[in-house]
Amino acid sequence: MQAELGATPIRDKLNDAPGKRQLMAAALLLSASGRSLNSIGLRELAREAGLNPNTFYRHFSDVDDLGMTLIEEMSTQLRQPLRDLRREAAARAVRAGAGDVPMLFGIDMQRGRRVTHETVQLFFDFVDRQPAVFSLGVRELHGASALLRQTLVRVMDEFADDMALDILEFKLLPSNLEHTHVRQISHLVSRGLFAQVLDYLAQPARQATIRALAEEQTILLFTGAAVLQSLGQLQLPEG
Amino acid sequence: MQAELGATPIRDKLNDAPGKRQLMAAALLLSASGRSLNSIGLRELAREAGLNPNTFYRHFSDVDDLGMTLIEEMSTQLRQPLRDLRREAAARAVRAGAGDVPMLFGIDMQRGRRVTHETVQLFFDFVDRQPAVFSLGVRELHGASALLRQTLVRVMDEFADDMALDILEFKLLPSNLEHTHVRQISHLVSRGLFAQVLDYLAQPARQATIRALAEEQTILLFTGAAVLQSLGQLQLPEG
DNA sequence: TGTACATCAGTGAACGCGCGTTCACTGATGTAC
DNA sequence: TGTACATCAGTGAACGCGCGTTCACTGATGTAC
Repeated sequence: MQAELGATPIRDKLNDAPGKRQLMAAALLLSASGRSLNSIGLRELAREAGLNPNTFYRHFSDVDDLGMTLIEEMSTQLRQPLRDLRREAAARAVRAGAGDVPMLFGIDMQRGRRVTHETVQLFFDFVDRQPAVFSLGVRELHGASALLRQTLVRVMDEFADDMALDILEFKLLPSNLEHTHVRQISHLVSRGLFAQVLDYLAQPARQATIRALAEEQTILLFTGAAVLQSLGQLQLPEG
Repeated sequence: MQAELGATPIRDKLNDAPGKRQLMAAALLLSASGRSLNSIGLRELAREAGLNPNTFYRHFSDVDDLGMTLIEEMSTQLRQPLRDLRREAAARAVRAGAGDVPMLFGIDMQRGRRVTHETVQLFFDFVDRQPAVFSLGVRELHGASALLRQTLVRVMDEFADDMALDILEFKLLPSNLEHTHVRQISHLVSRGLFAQVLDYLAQPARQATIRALAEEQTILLFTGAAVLQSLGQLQLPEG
């Protein structure tokens, strides 16, 4: 490790041994066909990567370890850009909408739609760019490996927590909605987005439709929450 | 097959060879530990059932075939009772609520809550009663077998279509909401319920919370749709 | 600048194991006449 | 009512195969002095 100076994440990635990256690429390639990592197996990964099965152990302790590495990498690449873009969209929308803002139960619908639109579109743009890693992720979210499941839940929750923080900071929901409620709804939204990913990838002809549906689903959840809250009828559980 | 006279589904089930039912029971038992059917394998199923591996072929062509049988059986047991109960709840609520009904954007909130409550509770009651088959189902929904995935999507969609039909018949949503929109929202609700099942089963301590959350998620979607529709702001896609 | 040593990615052969599947067989139950 | 035959669930042995994992080895690159 001669890191110390100027070691960016990108450099670290390029510094990875070629064999390691070939194995990760093989995992993405093979899991695109709908199989789980564990059902693919170490030997098949090595074969696809053009390596000796044994070489696998030079880089990973087992198949789950490889899966963790892939998920962490995806999370790193997705989280911050998504957040940056949402905050930009929220800031932009607040400037544009100054003046006659039609309010609905304490939310600026136009602005909410705009931020939702950009967040959801960027999310699916990432799915388009890294279809294999998303497909693998959503599959392993319900897979046999407890380790991968936990990791993926954590990633989705972080994503939801970012969303909640931004909503609070930019006042995208009525301010009488408690922090914990905003978080719960953000979690529902986050889950809702990831739940659409497999359909999205499996049905290329319907991708525009699924994007729109995911967007509207998000709007429905936020709008419903705002309306019920303002009527004192929102009944989210404590835990 | 001496069926013809008095052959009810229940009798058919009891008429199944004991070995067949033992294999199905073994599948449920073993898949409760979080593994997919295919990763369990035919030999392990037979071992658990106390049968010769070979006997498996007397009843099923392969592991997917067994999975299909389980799913069809669950669907049969869940679909009609759920529908009957929802219709009863809707009928009951309409009688009870006669008089001073507080309306919100064309929906009778009290009645909507009641029907939603009973539907969601019965759904999770079924999950409690057949945890293994639900756990298996939700897992295989994202699993490797295309056959099982398709079958499960079909089951969820039938469930959603039932819901949409009942909503229309009992006017649980504003009548200016198009049939296709009601169906789309019902599909979102159905997916949302199934998406909570794994969490529900994995975290016994939070089950009451998850039930409440699933219920509120459903209410949010329906309320959001009703409000946006009445403001002419509902933007569900065509496809 | 050269040399000795350590580290590291990758190789190839070998292991024991459980898998899905096939074959030939058994014994009980149902059916035809 | 009896008998011959067909069907069916279940058995046990055997097959070839791909798997994960281990061992001993190689050659290149990096590090110390």
